[in-house]
Amino acid sequence: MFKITTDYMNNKEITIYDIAKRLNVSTATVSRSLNNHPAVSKKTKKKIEDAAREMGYRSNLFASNLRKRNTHTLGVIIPKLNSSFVSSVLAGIESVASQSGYNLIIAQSHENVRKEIENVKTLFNSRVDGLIASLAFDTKDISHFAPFFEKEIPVIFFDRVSQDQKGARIVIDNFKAGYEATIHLIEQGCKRIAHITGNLSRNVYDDRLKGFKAALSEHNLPFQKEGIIINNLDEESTIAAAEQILALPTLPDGLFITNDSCAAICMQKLKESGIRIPEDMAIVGFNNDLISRIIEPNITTVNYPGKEMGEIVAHQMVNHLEGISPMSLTNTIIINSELIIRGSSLKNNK
Amino acid sequence: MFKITTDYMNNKEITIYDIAKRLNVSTATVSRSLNNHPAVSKKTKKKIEDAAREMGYRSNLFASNLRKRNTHTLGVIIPKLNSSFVSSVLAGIESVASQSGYNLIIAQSHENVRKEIENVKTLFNSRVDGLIASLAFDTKDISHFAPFFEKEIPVIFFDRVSQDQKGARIVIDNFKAGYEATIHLIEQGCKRIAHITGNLSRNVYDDRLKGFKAALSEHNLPFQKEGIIINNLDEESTIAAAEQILALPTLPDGLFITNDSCAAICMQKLKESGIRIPEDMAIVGFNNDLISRIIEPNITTVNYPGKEMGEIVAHQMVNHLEGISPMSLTNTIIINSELIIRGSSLKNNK
DNA sequence: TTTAAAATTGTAACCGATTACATAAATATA
DNA sequence: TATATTTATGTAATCGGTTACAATTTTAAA
Repeated sequence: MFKITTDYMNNKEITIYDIAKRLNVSTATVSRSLNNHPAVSKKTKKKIEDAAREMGYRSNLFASNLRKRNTHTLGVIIPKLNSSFVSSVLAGIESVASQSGYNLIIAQSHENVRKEIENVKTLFNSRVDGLIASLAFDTKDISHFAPFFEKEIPVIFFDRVSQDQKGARIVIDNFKAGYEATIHLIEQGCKRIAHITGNLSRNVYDDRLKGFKAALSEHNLPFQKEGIIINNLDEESTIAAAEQILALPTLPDGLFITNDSCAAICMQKLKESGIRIPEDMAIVGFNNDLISRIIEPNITTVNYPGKEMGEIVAHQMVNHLEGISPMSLTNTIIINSELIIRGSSLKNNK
Repeated sequence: MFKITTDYMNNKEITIYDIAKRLNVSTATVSRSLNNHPAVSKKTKKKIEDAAREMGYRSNLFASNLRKRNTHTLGVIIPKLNSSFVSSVLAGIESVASQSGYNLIIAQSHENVRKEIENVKTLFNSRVDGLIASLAFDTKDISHFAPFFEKEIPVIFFDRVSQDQKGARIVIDNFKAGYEATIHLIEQGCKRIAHITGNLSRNVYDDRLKGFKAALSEHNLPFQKEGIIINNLDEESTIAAAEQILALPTLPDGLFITNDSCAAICMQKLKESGIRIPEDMAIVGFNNDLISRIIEPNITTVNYPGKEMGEIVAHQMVNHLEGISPMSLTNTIIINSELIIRGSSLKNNK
C-alpha cells in the first residue's frame, strides 16, 4: 500500500517559496497575490489562493514584520487587570483592535512606577505600533515614555493621564463629575461632607477633589482637612478610612467616595456601626460598578463607561495608525459621564 | 559651530551590524555577547554592552523570532475580559508570563464559538508558543484547536475545559464544590433546595449540578426539575430567574447559585419581595467575589482562587516550553477550593 | 501592421538576528 | 620547545516575506 506524502502533508511549514515552486511562478507574484496587490491577474490569483489553501500555508508574521517594519500590535499598560473598570476598558479595546486586525500585548504595572518603566521598555522592544496606557498610582512624570515620543510612535493615555502635553488623552471630566456629585449631596441637605479618594498626583483623583472643593465653596460650606482621606483604595485601607470617619469629632452627614467598591465596603462598615444610610450619612460613589446596583441601599454613583472608553481609545489609535483621521497626538477627548442617583444619597425624597 | 551627528544620533534603528562595525568585531560575537553566550571574553562583552547601551541599540524581536522559530508569546482566549474571575486569572497569568519573559496576546470569544474559532486561527497565525483557553458558553467540541494539536503546540484549558482528552486541564473539583455547598445547605436544615446555574455543556456547571444532585440523593431529598434554573447568568436572566423562583408553588428554603454576582442580584430581588435571608431561604454562591463579602448578609460561597489558577496555568505552560518539568499535555490539575461559610446560609447558629 | 501604453510577472537585494562550522589565539601538557 | 586543548572569534548561510526595478506580455492607439 502506498502512502503519498508531499512536503505540505508533513509537519513542515509551507512558505511562499513552496507555493511559487509548485505553480512555477515567482515568490513576488505569490506575495503580491496573497496581499491583494492589484497587479496580479485574476487567474493567477485564484491559482495561488487555491494552492495556498490546499497546502495549508500560513503567513509568517515575523518575516513580514521584519521586512515591513511594523507589527500590527498595540501595547496596553494598565495598573491592574483585575479591576472592574480596567477590565471593561480592556474589553472595549480588544473588541475594536481585533476587528481591525491588531493584536494586543497587555502588561500590568501593579500600581508601581518601577514595573511601569519595565513595561514601557518591553513594549518598546516589542515594537508595538502604538501604546495605550493608564498610569500607575505613584508615577510622577512620564519621562520613561520618551523613547516612544522620540520615535513618534503614538501614545494614548486614558483615565489616569499625565499633565504633560505629550500623547493624546482620553478622560472623563473628573472635575465636573466631582462637582456634580458634591452639589447633589449639598442639595440633599448635607452640611459636612467628607471625601475618600486616591493619590492626588493622579489627575482623576485630583480633579474630583477640585470639583468637590469648588462645590463646597460655592455653597459656603466649610472645607475640613480631616474630612479628606487619601489612601490607596484597597480593601484594607478602605476599612481603615471608614474607622477614621467614625472617629471624627463630629460625624459628616455626607460622604463622597472615589470608587464604588470602596463606597460599598465603607458603607457596610458604617452600617455595622449603626449609622443609617442615607439618613445619617448620604453616600455617593464612582464608576457605576455592579456592586453599586446591588448593595442596599443602592449607591448613587457616577456612570463611567469603561467599555466605551476602551472602544474610543482603540478607535483613535487604529485610525491614526491607518492614516484615517490622523489625530494630533496632543489632543484630549472628554467622554461623557453622568450622575446616577440612587438610594444611598436620597435624604429628601424618602 | 559643528554639529556632530552619527548614525545612532539619528532616528535610524541600530542593529548588531552597526555595533560590530564600530567595534571591529563580527556580528556573531555581538549576537553571542548580547545573549550571554559563554564563549565571549569578559573584555569583549563589556565593550559590546557599553556600545549597545550608548548607541541605543534595541534587539529586533522579529529578526530573532524569524530565525529562532519561536515567539516567546502566549495566546490566551477567554470568554469575556470584564468578569471578576477572568480578570483575576489573567492577572495571575500576566504576572508569571512577564516574569518569564513571555508576552501575552489576549482575545475574547464573547461567549461565542464562531468568535472563538476566529481567535484560535488568529493566534495560530501569530505563532504563539502556547495557547491558554477557557471555552465559550456554546462551544460543543474542540476540533477548531486541531491545528495546535497537530503541530504539537501546547494547549492548556482552564476552568471551562473540554471533555476531550486533548490539551492539559486546570480546574477546581466542581463536583466536590457543588456537593459540599449543597451538603452545607442540608445541614442548615434546608429541605427544598433550588439551583441556578449556566449552560450544562460546560463542565463547570454540569459538575456542580452533579454534585448538587449527589448531595440531595444521599440525604433522600427530592430533586425537583423546576427547581433547577439554567440561564446565561447575565443580570437580566438572573432577575428573571429570581422571579421564576418566587413563582414556584412552594418556595424553596435553600438556594445554590453558581456565581456570586448572580447570587447577589438574586438575593436583592428576593429580599425586595420580603423573603428573609437566611431565615426563609439560605443562599450559597460561588467564586468569593468582593461582592459576596460586602452585601448584607454576606454570602456563603466557594473560594475560587482565580489569580492562583492563572499563576499555575502560566507556570505549567512556561515550564513546559522551557523544558523544565515537561508536563504531559493530557494531564488534569485540580486546584483546591473551599466553602466559606457566611451569613447568607447560617440558619442554625443565628 | 507598427508602436506606445498598460498590465503582469520576474530578479534579486533587503529586513536583522542566529548558529553550524571553520579558524585563530591563548593556555595547558608532555 | 613542540603539541594538544581550550577558548574566543569570524564566515556565511539561513529564517520567510517584501518591493524597487527590470523584463516581458498583453492591449490599445496610430
